[in-house]
Amino acid sequence: MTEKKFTVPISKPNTQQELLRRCELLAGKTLGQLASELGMSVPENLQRNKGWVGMLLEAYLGADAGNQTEPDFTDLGIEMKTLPINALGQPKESTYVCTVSLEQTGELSWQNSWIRRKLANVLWVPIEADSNIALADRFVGNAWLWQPTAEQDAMLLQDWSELMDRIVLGEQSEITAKEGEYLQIRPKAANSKVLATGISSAGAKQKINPKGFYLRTTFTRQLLIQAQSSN
DNA sequence: CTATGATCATGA
DNA sequence: TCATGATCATAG
Repeated sequence: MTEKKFTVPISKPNTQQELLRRCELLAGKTLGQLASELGMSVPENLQRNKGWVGMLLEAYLGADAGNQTEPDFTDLGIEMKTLPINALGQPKESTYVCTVSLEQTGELSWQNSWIRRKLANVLWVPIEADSNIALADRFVGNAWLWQPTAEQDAMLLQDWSELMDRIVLGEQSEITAKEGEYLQIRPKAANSKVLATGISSAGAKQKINPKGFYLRTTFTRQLLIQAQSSN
């Protein structure tokens, strides 16, 4: 069977308004309903389909970037992120943003950084994620478009600067998830045995475990509150 | 391998 | 209980 598991029946939105209109259409629907509309089946659970919800929403909204190093909606410059919400109405998991570059030139600016560009314009889509609710019965909430406030940008810059200092010094392999108040660095790979070439503190090439940038829930929780209060 | 999409599962 | 470190699927 070479049946395509994933189809994209919806074309990409041409304007931001069109994208937001589609968000209104999916708010209040369950993941099961969305999957049904797309002709997709809902997996038993997410254990072996961890990115399923994100892929479903991207398909429904017409994201077109695939796995490129680009925002999901390339023309609009908008990145989509699902935000899993627990029973308390708060973000359940940290949010993966992007991979940490392994080799550094030492002259990176926050403004031009990969992570800053990814977070410049984000469409947050809250999704029920309480494990007591069957996957197909989980509701999609009201999505909103977010651009970092000067204050939020400064918060992220603070963490990023400290983390990048360590990376430039060749200490990337020593960074743990405990560092960073809002932005952290954690392993990001198929498994802990995956090795890539990085730079050691001695300046030599060294095999290290790939890592990625993640937003802590303490940060996304603030975004959620901000969005709810502006309704 | 690296990128995308993330959540799982266990130790503290 | 919950964050850290580990892991799963897929495309190129």
